[in-house]
Formats: sequence, C-alpha cells, structure tokens
Amino acid sequence: MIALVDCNNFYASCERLFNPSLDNKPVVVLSNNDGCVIARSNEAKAMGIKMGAPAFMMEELLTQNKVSVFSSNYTLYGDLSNRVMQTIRQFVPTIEIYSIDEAFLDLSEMKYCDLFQLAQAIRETIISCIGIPITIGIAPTKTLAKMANRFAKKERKNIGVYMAQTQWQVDQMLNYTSVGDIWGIGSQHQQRLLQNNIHTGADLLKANEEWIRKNMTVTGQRLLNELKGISCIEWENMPPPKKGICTARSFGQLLSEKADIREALANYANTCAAKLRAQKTCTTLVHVFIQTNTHRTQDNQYFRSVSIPMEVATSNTAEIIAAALKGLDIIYRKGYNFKKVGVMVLDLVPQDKVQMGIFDTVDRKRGTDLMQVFDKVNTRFGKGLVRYAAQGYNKKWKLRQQKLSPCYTTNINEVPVIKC
DNA sequence: TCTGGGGTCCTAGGACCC
DNA sequence: TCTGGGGTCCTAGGACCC
Repeated sequence: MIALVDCNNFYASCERLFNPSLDNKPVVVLSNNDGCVIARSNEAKAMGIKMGAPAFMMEELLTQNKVSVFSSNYTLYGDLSNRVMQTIRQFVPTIEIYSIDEAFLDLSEMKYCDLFQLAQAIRETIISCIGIPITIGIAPTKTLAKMANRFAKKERKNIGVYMAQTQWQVDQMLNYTSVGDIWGIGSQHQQRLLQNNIHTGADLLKANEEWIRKNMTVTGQRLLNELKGISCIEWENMPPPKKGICTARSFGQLLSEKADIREALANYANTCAAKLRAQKTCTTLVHVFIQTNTHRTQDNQYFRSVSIPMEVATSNTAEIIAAALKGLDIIYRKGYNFKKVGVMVLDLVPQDKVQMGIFDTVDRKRGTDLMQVFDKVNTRFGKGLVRYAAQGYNKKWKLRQQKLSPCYTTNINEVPVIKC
C-alpha cells in the first residue's frame, strides 16, 4: 500500500502558523510579483476566490471580505516543508517527496501495523509538533492514493484519513471522483472524456482501452492500470538529477533599457550556476529568452530566444553570466516594453565527466576553486554577499512583494519574540 | 497599474545513415 | 513503368503536474 500525505492549503497554513489571529479567517497567498492567487484557506475557497485568478481582478472580492493577502514567502514555506518531511520519516523510512507539500509513503514495509492507525498517528504528530494540518490517503497505487487523499479532504474532513483497501472502498471513491479530478487528467483530456460520456473514475475504468490508448496515448493506458490497482508509476527514492534548470522572472515593472535587463539576467544566470553546482553538474548549452507582456494589447509584442553553446561544460558563474549576456546582445531590441527575461541551462553533464577541450586555454582549476569559496561565503553570510559586477545594485527589475511576511524560522532578526 | 515559475513525459515528423 | 527498408537522433509542440 501507498500513502499520500498532503498539507492542507499549505502556503496559507504556513502564514497562519505564526499569526493565529488568522485562524478561521480567509487567507490567500499570491504568486511571484503578487500576480495570481496560488493558495487559499478553506474560507477563501468558499468565497469563490479561484485558483490562479489575477489578484488585481479579485481586489474587490478580497477587500469586501477582509481577506488577508500575502506575497509568497518561499523561504518560510521551504523550511516548514522540511520539518514536515523529517517528521514523516520518523514513522515511515521510505518516502518520496513529490512536491513542497506532498509526499508518497511506501507502506509495504510496515507489515505488522495497522495502517489506518499509523496514518492517524502521523497526522496528529504533525499537527501538534509543527502546526500544519495534513490529510492522508492510502491505496494500492499512487494514483489511487492521490484519489483517496482528495476523498478524505472532501468526505472525511474530521478524520483526515481515508484508506481504500477493499474493492468496495476503492469503488466508492471511483464513483465519487469526477474524471477531471483524477491525477493526470487535465482540462484537455477532461473535455474529451466528458464528450464521450465518461464522467467518473468508475466510468473511465469501464471505458474502451483502445480508445483510451488512441486518445490519451500510453499515459492514459498507464493511468487506467493505476486505477485498476496495478502500479505503473515508479518509485523514486532519490530525486533524479534535473535535465535542465531554468530561472526566469517577470519584472516588478516593465523595462525597456538594456542595462536594466542585463542586470536582471546576470542575477538569474548566477542563480542557475549556483543550482548547477548544488547538484554537481555542468551545462553545455545556455539558452536565453526575452518577452513582452502579451496581456498588453496596446504594446508591440516581441518574443525571442537564442542558445549559446559552451565550448567546455561549465558551472562557473562568470562564464554562464557571460554567455547569457552574449545571448541578450543577440536578441535584445530597442523600443519594447519587456516583461520577462530568463535563462535556461541545458544538456547537463555530471561535473566529474566533463569533456575537456583540446584548444581550451582557460585555467579551469582556478575557476573551480574560486566558485567553491564563492559558494562558501554566500552560504555562511547570506545569498548575494559576494557577487559579480554585472549583477549590479539598481534592481529596477526586482519583484513586487508588497505583503511579504517575516522569515520567522530562518532569519534570526525575524524570529517571533514572546514577552511574558 | 497589476495576469507565476519550474519542471516532466510523450509523440510526430524531419534529417540523416547504411 | 518501376523509385527499399530499417534504423537513430533531434526538435517542436502538446499535455500534464504542483
């Protein structure tokens, strides 16, 4: 059996944790740049605030209902996520962290215990020790565990656990779940399924397999097997190294000047290089893109990208910034209101398998040593203490984050103080 | 004024090889 | 009049996830 642990309204719950006056009140968290709603407390959901809705369109609804609004604080959410995962590991050794707020638990090793009681114990421990509410679904496959979790959230609110072990329990949830709410079925497939009179998970299970294969490819067929209780989605104990890393942000304001955009890009390139080193890989292809705001119909639109090959695979910040800026020189055009710039590093190779170049004249050892010191200093004294000149200080591009909460758990100056 | 960011997997079709 | 067959690799685009 597999369990899926999911933190309820995770970002909203994190904001509440250090601000108990928000309990039972509507809370929403916005995306980067305070753009869209990406997390809602139950109260906010009940008001009809939709996931992904642009914040400026929701403004009236938010003020009318006195909704507490927060900018995303990923430092806080990341730290609380780690605590939740560590706590789960104390109960079940084999877990797969699927996202910041979800983990699959391999219960096959827990043969001699009551799985339902185990789930309840995990849930109570996390709620009392960390303060983040969670829900647990248990079933024979990952897809069914996802479904059980959703079922528990809707139909077993007070218990917070649903175990689909017997066929009857599985059927109950298959009948209950609409196809669009099944993990792996997005809006496109949902539409097509509904057109063909397939409405629930139970309907899908009865559907013609050839039709599924034709219309939803092997992914659909795999999903069907998962619903039948045959595991088709592999277990990933260690997250595989990423195949590409992308850092891109919308600017806090539209930018036209190349100098401002260069500065933003240099910072994103720096982030990419740091992530490369963190996972011990090097890149051979640096891809840069730039775009205007497609929502502004009054503006001329421009979107372009370019790839810069590296002669020798690298994770050196200076080289990656240089390549990115070279790319920008090629694609930048004067006279547009730019919204976003980004850099991707692709074709990654493990750092110990880098193919040297015959005509390479760069002192690679020196560069590697420098990067080690660079990372050490920035880890110890805070991100961005040592930086390249190209990263600048003007920060015209910086994110809008007007409603940012303190980093309660990671910054000593922002730790809550209790006076008694 | 204001519309996120970072990924994965799959398929079709073209280029190329012998 | 007739115009092979079998394969690999790459890329773009679609669909999905949180």
